[in-house]
Amino acid sequence: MVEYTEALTQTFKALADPTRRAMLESLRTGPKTIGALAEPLAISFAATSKHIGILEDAALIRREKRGRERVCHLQRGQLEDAQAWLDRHAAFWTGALDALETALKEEDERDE
Amino acid sequence: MVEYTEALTQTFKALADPTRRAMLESLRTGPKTIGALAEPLAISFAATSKHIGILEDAALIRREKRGRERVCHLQRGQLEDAQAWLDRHAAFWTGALDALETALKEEDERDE
DNA sequence: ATAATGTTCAACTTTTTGGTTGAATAAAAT
DNA sequence: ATTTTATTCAACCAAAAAGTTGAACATTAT
Repeated sequence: MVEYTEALTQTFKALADPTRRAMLESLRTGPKTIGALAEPLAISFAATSKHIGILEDAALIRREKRGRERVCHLQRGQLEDAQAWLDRHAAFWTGALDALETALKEEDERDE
Repeated sequence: MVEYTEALTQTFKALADPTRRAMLESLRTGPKTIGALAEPLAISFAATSKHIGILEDAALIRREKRGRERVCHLQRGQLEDAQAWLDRHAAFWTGALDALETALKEEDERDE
């Protein structure tokens, strides 16, 4: 592998797991403790803690100590970079490609 | 893991590897053979073929037989679903959150 | 002080991932 | 017909991912 812990790779990897996406979804309704996150997912606290660690490393959440609990909050992370990457690629079939086709058609017409 | 080969998971997984993203980038300039894709990445043809297989399964590329070569073309895949997911989440900090704050503030004012 | 609660740590297991090598296959060139 | 070229297949390997269990730790409640 190439891998030099590129941020984009970290972000996409964090999002490439349905359990973690479910956690992010759940946090959209407000901050939650590890326990609260674990419960609907039917996995252990330890597994939940690990997933949260991965999301934390990707800066997609922040873990805050509150007494004996840990409260997780959403964070922006590099979501915008991931968005930008996808947008750029999606553009291949939408605007950008249309523009390219137009340009080629015009060139064609000039040549004839 | 939860995993029932969810499309979104497949898409994000396909994008979560720098080598595969490099391949997609490379294909933006036009269709290429496995060999042409492998060369700048300094990995074997077999490894390249495997990566292409993953991108193909995610419908992000199409592999076409042309004589003894295989030509790879970009495809849309479920890029739009991935985009939609990211957009929805990014909205948490931008428009949507602002709108929510405004709504709550208005409610607050009505209550007082 | 003791017990209960919430979370993490450590060790371990299984599966997946990303890569390799060498043989097999198919088409093109000699 | 033989050789070269392009790719895939199969078997294998090492490292990473996703999970488990049980002990450890800190905080809160009794």
